[in-house]
Amino acid sequence: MIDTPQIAQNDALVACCKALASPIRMSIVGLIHAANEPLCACDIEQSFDLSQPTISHHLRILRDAGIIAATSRGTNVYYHIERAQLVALACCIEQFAQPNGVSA
Amino acid sequence: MIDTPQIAQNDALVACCKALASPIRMSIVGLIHAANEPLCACDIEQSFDLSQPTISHHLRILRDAGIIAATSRGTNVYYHIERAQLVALACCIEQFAQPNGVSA
DNA sequence: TATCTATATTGACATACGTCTATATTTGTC
DNA sequence: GACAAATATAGACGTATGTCAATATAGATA
Repeated sequence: MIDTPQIAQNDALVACCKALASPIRMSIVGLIHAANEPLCACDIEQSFDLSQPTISHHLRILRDAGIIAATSRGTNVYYHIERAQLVALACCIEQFAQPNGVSA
Repeated sequence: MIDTPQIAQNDALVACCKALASPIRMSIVGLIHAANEPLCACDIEQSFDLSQPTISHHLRILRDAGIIAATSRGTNVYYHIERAQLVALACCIEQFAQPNGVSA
């Protein structure tokens, strides 16, 4: 039994893919990754030509999928990548690329 | 420069996630993986309570994303997983889980 | 050629998703 | 407590997506 930490369920796996299935959201993850430190919502907003509520909406979807997480500090909210979740996702996907029945 | 084989572009990355962002399509990939051999469309259809055109539609989306590929044999079309593409996808996702600037 | 089987395409329709404006909420400052 | 700044929520609206029934296409067989 190979256990794939957080996302053993198909549903959660699909939810993660759904969250990343948008150019905006993929870019947001890329931005946070590139920054190498938590980014606050306002920083992220400035990188896109979209309204504040729209970015907030995308952040929530990424958050709900467990791909990013938020920390408040004053009125700012800083977002960072949930590494374990992305590792788990990558792991699940890679398993589909391996012959079935191979344990590692 | 870390090169991530097929899907260096954000667009292709998003396209792959989009293709997997459906319970049906994720299950189709799971089915083919579990079978450990190419499955023909009719086999796949029988696993779902959906019409033949609907399954055909989902197969096309997976195919367009490069996640599966088809081989015809008589009137049957056999689908197999494109392993390289899934490995590349997993690799891209995992990079977001790594601190930026680390090459391996 | 006629016909059957397997798969793909088309067109229609309902639901989901992305976006906006307007508004609410939370926190800090005076 | 009043106000300002940062973020989130609500509601509306257009577009994209998933589904089906109907039809087309391709290959096998008689």
